[in-house]
Amino acid sequence: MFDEREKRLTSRTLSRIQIMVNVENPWAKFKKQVIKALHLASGQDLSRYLEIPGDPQHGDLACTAAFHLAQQLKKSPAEIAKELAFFDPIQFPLIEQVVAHGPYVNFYINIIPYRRLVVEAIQADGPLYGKTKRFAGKHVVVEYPAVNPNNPLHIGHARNAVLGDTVARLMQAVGYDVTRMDYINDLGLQIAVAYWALKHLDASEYKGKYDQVIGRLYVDAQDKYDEAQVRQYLKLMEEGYNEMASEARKMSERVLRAHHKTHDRLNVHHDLLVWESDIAHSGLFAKGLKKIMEAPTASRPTGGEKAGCVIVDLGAYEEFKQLKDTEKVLVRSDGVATYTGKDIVFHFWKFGVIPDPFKYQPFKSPKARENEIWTTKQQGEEGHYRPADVIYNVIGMPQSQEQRTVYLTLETLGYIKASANYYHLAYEFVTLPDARISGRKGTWIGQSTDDILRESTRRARKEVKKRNPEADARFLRQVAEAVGSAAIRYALLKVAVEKQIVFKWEDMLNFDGNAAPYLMYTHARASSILQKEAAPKTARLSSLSSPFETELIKLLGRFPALILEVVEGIHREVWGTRIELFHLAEYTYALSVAFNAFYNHCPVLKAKTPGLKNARLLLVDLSRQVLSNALELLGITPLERI
RNA sequence: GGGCCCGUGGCCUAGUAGGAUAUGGCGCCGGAUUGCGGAUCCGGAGAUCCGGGGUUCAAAUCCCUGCGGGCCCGCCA
Repeated sequence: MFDEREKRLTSRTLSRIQIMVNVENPWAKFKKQVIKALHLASGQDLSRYLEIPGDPQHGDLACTAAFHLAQQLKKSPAEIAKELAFFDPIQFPLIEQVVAHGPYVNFYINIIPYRRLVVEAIQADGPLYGKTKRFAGKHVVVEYPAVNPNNPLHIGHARNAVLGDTVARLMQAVGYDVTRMDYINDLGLQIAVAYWALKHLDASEYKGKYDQVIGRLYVDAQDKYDEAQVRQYLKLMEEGYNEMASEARKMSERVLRAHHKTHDRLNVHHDLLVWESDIAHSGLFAKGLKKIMEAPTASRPTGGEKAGCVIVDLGAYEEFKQLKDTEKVLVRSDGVATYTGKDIVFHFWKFGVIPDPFKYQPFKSPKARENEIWTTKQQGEEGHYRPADVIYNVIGMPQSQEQRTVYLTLETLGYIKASANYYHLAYEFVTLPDARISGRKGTWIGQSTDDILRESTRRARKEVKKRNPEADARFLRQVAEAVGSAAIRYALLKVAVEKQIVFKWEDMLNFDGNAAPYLMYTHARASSILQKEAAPKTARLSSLSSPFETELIKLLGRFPALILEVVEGIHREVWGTRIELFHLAEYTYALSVAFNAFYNHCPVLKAKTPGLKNARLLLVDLSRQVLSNALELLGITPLERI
């Protein structure tokens, strides 16, 4: 196998990282001094043996290298630890002390110069604190959530959308140019059935959002629809350029606008929509097929079971050898492309292997700014797509074999770099306690994302009203909406992507503890102090001596490093990609906990001396800023009052 | 038949290139407000880390095996 992390971090990138980190990242600066100190003591790079101790008593950074060096040096780990614990305070001003604790070497941050660094960094960068230009100039395309336009979003779709949108925010934070893409399959059987239902069933009993209406009709149509008629619709849609196809497209666009209402509530955004019907009528596939045939693994058998098909043989790859049949059909014997075949060609286009055949128009979505969203269309402008350097597809775990087939085919064609920069962000599904969520069976009815948002917002409104009895209706509505939807977004984000979520109302709507309202409340609390008295630009930081203040400052300093760690931690596995997005949630929660502890133990406005008050006001100001930045990264709107 | 993901207090969850008394939340019990918003804070009880073997100075983490839940192995998408 291969290690993507090593592949990606070439020596050139590595040297660049160190320069950047050195300039703007307090935590990295401390860590660098620790690594250097260890190097001086041991003559080697021991950075891989560093860890953050679980118990703060054991320092801010600990080295476990002594265990590993014991055999080599034929000494006891404790002895080695003692030797490693040597350091020079003049050379390493950010290290306060180094203690050999048994076999461990514990490094303690020197808070006096460190907090100076933290204050300066946050004040200099403000809302940009945490962001870097590490990947500037590179273009990443993130695709999500690709919901078929014949259903409203169920909670599993919401998980996909929220993950994708957050990945896009993360990529932006490290300097990528990001295209937030959605792929809309408006050509499948499910659309033909939905269209049939629209034409033949009575929609009058269903009111409300268009996607809900179509979704209900689609469920109703399952045991009623006329197969011959639906087949005819499907054929017309695939041919295109006819009245029926254009009506079906309109239906799908209307459903998509309804989806965008849900996206807006979740703070999920897009730049570019790509429609299957436009791909089908663009001539893209014919060009792509030519490319596919250049692959040494592709062929068109003349005899046997797959006579007349276009196939790709994956037998060269170890993990595909286990399959019953290593030959994957890309074009059926009747000449129709399979899903995998289409997907391979689609990715040729994404990476710029095939010139862009599409025309584009702005897509009007309820809350989108003018020209924010563009869509492929039969008529329109050209040149609204720039090929990707890196691709993230947020697609369910069950499709990992198909996704791997796509990028391995790119590899066999010689597009090694493109293939290596293809990330299938595989996430596990959300299930109901006793069933799968099924669009066809309608198990989503009554618990679609819209329903969950409505209930969440209703509960939030009750809480907001309780705390702001004087507030006007507008304030109530806006805050309830922000808090209610953030709760859902955060609930989906804080769980590791490879973990299945069983949907339960009470889990999703929990507002206490590690949940979005707590984070937002913390931000509002900090803002409330600053409204009563503005923070100074400078203050005597030496008065900040309580452990609550120190802990808070240390956390503030970790934010930029944390973002980079999440991005650097992304690595491909055989089936899917590891990405630890929940670390962003975890950090924001930890920061909130630290701030609330500080708040409850250290009076700010009524501090004992004016100097202390000033210093604490400054600390509140910095905390509010970083909390705000972290919330933005999570797609949660930081409010001054909730 | 082959393969993938998950299994951690009543419930949810972090920790898996081995390392210090296993993280946090919900729920439960007790406490804090004449000090900036109590959607807060402080404390407590609660764990055979799915079972069984093995490797190691050291295993939730690695190996083998079994069990449970979810999923994949289409000329469907």
